[in-house]
Amino acid sequence: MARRSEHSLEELKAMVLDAAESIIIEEGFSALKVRKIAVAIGYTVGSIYMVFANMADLVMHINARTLDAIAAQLEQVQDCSAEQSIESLAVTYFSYASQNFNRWCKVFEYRLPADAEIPDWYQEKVDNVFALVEERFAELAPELSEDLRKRATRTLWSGVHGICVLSVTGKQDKAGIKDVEEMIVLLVRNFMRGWIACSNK
Amino acid sequence: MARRSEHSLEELKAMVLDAAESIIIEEGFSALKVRKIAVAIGYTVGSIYMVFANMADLVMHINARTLDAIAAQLEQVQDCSAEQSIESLAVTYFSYASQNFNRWCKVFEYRLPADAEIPDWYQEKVDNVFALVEERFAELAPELSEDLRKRATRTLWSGVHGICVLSVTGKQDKAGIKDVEEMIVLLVRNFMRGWIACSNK
DNA sequence: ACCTGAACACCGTTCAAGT
DNA sequence: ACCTGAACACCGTTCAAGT
Repeated sequence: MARRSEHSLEELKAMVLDAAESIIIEEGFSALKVRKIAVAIGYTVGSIYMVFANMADLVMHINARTLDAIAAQLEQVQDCSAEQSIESLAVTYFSYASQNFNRWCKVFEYRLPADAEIPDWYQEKVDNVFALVEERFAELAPELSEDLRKRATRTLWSGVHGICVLSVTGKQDKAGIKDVEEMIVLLVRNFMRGWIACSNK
Repeated sequence: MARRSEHSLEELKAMVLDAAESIIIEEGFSALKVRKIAVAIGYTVGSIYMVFANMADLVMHINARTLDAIAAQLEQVQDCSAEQSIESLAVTYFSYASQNFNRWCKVFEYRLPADAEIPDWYQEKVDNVFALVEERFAELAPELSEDLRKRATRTLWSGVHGICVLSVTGKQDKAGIKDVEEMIVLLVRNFMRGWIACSNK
């Protein structure tokens, strides 16, 4: 029963994306299967390959949405002193990660077997998240070169991310949410204290 | 051609483990398949399930070996001032991660769909790695409670780990090995500076 | 042009049957 | 008791065939 142009390819693409996103959110990262998506949108598997090259391509587009959601969340952080803002950004990041666990995981699940390149439009979204933190570093040390600021941002944020990752990979019970939040604050405060004390680098 | 007790079950287990480890090291995380292991050791797939419950079980045992290797590497770090030692431990950790990329990845690849518990013998190996870092924190602040030291260790080490993860996930080209090492040193130095300055917590 | 659905290659896992 | 190997259920992906 070929349903000719009941939906445009654009519409189909959006439907696939929505359905896949729902599956990940509701059933987790390992439940995403082409056949399940097909059933959800009322098409057959073949149709999905009309709008996405393969599963990896689809997942990359879902991850892009997640990165947008993270950026949107971070943008809502109240503006105050730079130090305080950076701390709030870090806690907000963790809060997003724990509340949107399955989506967040997918982004950092290991990826692309060596050969595959990260597309520019995707890298932009990653940079966009970092940029929100970097702005505050700029307020704090406007005299520093962009390079040094970028490095400090990347360093601290990777650290914050690492705490989120290990707290979530290891043992959810042993390290409760409150503990993780405290660890993040501890990392940010100590790093910032050290960073400011030694004003350059 | 059933080969009766040509090897003991213990020997078989070791053979499977060795073969699987080699595949991961040489061909990467996605190349590990039961059939490939079976061919490598000259048995059929069924035999593997005589000594391991399933793939996840097998992988967990490989990861245990990797954790042992990491601990062994960290133990070789020269003894000097606590601050210097912690920095060296962090750089050594990254060095192991980048030189044993595939094995290291497997350990932190996402895991166990919710239900599965982490066995005690495995958790011990994880704790063992942390303990090596914690010792130096103890030298640095012997007056602190074990709890506060553990938290500081876990925080900093998660941060170091995060830098390794993102540097390896994101873009190997853009952030070269030298850059990553500098980021790790930056994180450790600033964190330690901040931590010491504010002697408690 | 759009869509189907059967087919393909490839997984992990099981288990009756052999020695 | 140890081991085989065929079978099962389930993947992602392709493509000739239909409308």
